[in-house]
Amino acid sequence: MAKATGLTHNQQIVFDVLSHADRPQTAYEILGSELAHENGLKAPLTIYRALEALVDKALVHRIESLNAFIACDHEPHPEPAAFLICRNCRKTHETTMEACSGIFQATARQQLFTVEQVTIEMSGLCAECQAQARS
Amino acid sequence: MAKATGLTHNQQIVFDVLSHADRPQTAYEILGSELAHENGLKAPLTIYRALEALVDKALVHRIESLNAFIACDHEPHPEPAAFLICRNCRKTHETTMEACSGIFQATARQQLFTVEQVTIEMSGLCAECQAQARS
DNA sequence: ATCTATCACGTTATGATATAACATTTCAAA
DNA sequence: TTTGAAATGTTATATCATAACGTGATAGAT
Ligand SMILES: [Zn+2]
Ligand SMILES: [Zn+2]
Ligand SMILES: [Zn+2]
Ligand SMILES: [Zn+2]
Repeated sequence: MAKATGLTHNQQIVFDVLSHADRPQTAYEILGSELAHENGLKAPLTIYRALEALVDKALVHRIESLNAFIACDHEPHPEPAAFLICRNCRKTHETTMEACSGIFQATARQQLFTVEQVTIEMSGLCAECQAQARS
Repeated sequence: MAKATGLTHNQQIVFDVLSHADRPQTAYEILGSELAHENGLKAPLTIYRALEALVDKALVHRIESLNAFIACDHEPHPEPAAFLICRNCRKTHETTMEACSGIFQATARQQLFTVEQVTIEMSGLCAECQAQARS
């Protein structure tokens, strides 16, 4: 759970909620959390604004295929992350994809496309849920 | 624009709409299209059901970061596709990512994770929109 | 031929995700 | 102290997606 500085009050609350969660949280799940409620965050827009700022600061990643958000596992990083997302328990593992950066860049360059943002998400079953399925 | 067989009436309509579109379409954009309207498709669920079947058949891909759908550029393929998505005009280029498959598999294997679905989306500016921005 | 299981489809309602518009507060730089 | 930018509050609304339940077409079994 990374520490963060220079956050506003609302951003800090939202970041704390995500940092303590063991899987990605939707904006409305964050809104419904005890921590958010205790601190007076009670409108969706409040959450979305904080999330936008946190994503800009690269402290939080948006998981597109879940419409949810997860605190970054590492120090804030510009390079693309990849996520292994369990479709059963939603637990999500973050990893970097440096090995693919060159391939992505080459692909984009071929199309004269300027990449600003890369999303890599792999959905499937985590080890625990596979074991559970077998039992 | 690929041809498709074994589609139901609704699926064929939705597929035709996507095939003629020059960029990904949301379910509600499809719903609002002339072709859909002419053919009596008038409820969101009708569109979503057809889309689900088309995605299952791999004739259509879902673009997670747009909540939209695009007809597959190629013959139906099981291997993951990657998309270059212009944030300005939304035009989207599909390409395959065979070069990354090994890396993805290795990453998953390390976590004992079974991958079922891979999403690769790159957002940025297409060549046309870059030129336009400069002028 | 008709029964029955299955699948696609229709219809209505509702749930879930996200943003627009505008007012107010905060707070630090000038 | 003024004042301007950023953050926040509040209300309303837009956008995306599915639940629940009923109907009609199709096809194999009897
Ligand atoms: Zn990260
Ligand atoms: Zn799991
Ligand atoms: Zn494809
Ligand atoms: Zn463009």
